[in-house]
Amino acid sequence: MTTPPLRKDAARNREQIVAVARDLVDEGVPLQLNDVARRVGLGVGTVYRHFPTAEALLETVATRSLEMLVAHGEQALDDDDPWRALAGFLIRTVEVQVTDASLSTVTAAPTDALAHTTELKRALWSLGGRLFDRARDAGVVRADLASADLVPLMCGIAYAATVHGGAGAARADTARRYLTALLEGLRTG
Amino acid sequence: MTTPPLRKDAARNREQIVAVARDLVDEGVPLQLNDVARRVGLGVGTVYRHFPTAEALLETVATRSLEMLVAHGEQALDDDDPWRALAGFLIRTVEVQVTDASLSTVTAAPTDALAHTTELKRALWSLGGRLFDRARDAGVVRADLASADLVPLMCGIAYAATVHGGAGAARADTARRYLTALLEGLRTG
Amino acid sequence: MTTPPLRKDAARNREQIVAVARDLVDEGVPLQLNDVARRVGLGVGTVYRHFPTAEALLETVATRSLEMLVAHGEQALDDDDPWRALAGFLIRTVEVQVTDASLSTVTAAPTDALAHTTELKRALWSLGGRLFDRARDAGVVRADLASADLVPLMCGIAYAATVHGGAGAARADTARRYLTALLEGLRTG
Amino acid sequence: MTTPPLRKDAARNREQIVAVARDLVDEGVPLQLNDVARRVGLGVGTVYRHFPTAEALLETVATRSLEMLVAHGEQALDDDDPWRALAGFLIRTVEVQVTDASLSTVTAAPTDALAHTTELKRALWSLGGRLFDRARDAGVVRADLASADLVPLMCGIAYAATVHGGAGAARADTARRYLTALLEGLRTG
DNA sequence: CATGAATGAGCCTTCATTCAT
DNA sequence: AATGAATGAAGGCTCATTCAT
Repeated sequence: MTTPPLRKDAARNREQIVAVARDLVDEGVPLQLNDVARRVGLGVGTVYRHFPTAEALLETVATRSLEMLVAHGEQALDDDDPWRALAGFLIRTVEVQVTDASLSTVTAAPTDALAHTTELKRALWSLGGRLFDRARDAGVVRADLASADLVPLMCGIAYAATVHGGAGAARADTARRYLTALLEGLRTG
Repeated sequence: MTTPPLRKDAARNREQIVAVARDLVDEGVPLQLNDVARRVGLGVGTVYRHFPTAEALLETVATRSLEMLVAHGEQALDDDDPWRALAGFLIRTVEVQVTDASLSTVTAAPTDALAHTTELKRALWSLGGRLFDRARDAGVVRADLASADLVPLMCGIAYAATVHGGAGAARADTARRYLTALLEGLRTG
Repeated sequence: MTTPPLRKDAARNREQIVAVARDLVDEGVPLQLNDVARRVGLGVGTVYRHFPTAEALLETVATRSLEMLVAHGEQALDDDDPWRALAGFLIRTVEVQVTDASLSTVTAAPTDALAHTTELKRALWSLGGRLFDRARDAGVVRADLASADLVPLMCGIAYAATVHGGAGAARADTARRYLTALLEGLRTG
Repeated sequence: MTTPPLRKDAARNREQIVAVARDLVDEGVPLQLNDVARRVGLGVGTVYRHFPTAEALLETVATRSLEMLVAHGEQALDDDDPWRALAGFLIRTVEVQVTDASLSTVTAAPTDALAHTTELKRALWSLGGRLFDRARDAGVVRADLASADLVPLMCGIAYAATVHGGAGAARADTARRYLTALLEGLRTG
């Protein structure tokens, strides 16, 4: 089950591949393994060895952000204030989603290329669900929404920020404004 | 500026092309002019004559819905209650966007293939803006949102409903729930 | 069900494609559509339009020989002498199979790309079966062989001639010698 | 001319490689050195060290059967009955060829990767030739066939059995039936 | 006007072989 | 000796667009 230790040069290549892929994703360029190979200066075969499909590479790019979110979500559970915990988690989620273009695709995908991605997504949904349920039990969120709505809503807000246009910090601001409005709508009384 | 008179058979072809394109869009199939031609039973060239690009065809498919929304928006301006007018307009917008798959793409696109599409979109943004401004002047919507946010937000909600999954009426219901929450957030006190 | 009439230039291309494919097959080169396209001086797409797969092209190359054999088989049924009819049919079969390299592959393939190929093969098996059964009923062939053995045996003889080496007429001679020996073995008393 | 002494582990690797290759051949999988390496649990380089090409490995797999046939052929020369000796040799040949998938390829190949293979094949052809000539001199086989036809004919029969279909014992039965018929044809009045 | 054959760049993927570790 | 990462030529296929008929 453990990934075999990687040779030093191979590890370097792998990192470079992921780095270039991240750049491409950030530039909004659709991931193509041949393209990545050319930009890194590696043979196609090498890239295919490390990542059997473009999806696998994309998910690897997304992993870092997913892990950050999971970590944040776990911390949020320690917050005594259910509303503050939920809101903080959602704000962080949207911020990351807007910053890291790989996330939107991976998050919205119904199926994953990497088992690890599936685990992370499950963990994230689960954390979101617990935070949401806690808030609902405390009576601070609308009754007609459910925890299963969190992911779609976060994706929707990230998408809305994209449609609005702008880049980098500006887009993050937009997303935060949208989320703020939505949070007002979620909150009861 | 006047549309050149169309021969009767040409008109019929055009209609059939649009009809088939609408079906394809509804089925979630990416629009390919060759594909459309085959299904209609016409040569590719004929389809290209009517629609120079797939985008042009898609926008033509979307036109009907856009016109409906514009009409609805104009009526909404007659409503004395600024909030009810705005909310009604947004609800209608999201409903249509969820129902007509061509709309999401066309609405979110930064640039259009058809001048007519640009006009319609401008008219729609303008109507939304006037409805929004009226509501804000009446003090019934948040101050940190602007009329330029309406379109992105509607797109975001439609997208969220898509991510949630489900089809047809179920998706429309989801979208409506999401919009309801957002409207609560937009509304002041 | 009828093949639509082909434009003159398209028909010419199609013929050229088949002609080049026949040459390649005769040279023992494995059929590759890109290769064929280059040799004919056409775009790949054109070749793919005419023949969706290499198998389809190969079968088209084989069609002529298959049709010849079917025609010969039908004539053979008119022969009053059951043994002479069968032997003549088999000799002709092996001759053609050795001459036309496309036949061996197509004949031995368990599944076909073209419906027409399937029909022709079925017709051929059926004719061979009737000729064989007639001979067996007349008591002139061994009882431990069945009509289902004809195709394998003919393929085997063609293959044997190939292994023996030589080309053109020499190979046909070899095949005929082998068949002669086998026919002696088939014949009773 | 003597095989260089092999370290014990190297010898073990070699054996494992051959064993796995035999399995693959039996499964009808085309031999790929990378594939073999993975299944054995060795690096590709190691496999390449032992066998420079896939052909070399295949011939090594085939060696056992070739040696068995040579041994059988030598015994057959002791048989006083020329026809029985020849027939027995051919039957055994076909049986082995049908049983060991590596043989058909190696036998039919015009050129070999391993000198040892060439020797074995020559020995086999030679034995077949002597058995055949003895039979012909005794006047028990057709005059229009020569000893050089034996190998092609045996390959042809094995191929015919393959085309007929079926596997394992069934295929061996088919091959034996075909050979029986051919032997009848070979035998003189 | 209509047709649909032709185009060919462009993407995807595999695999035999080498060579640095 | 063993390893296995890297290579990259080679082949497969699609599809948006043009243009001769």
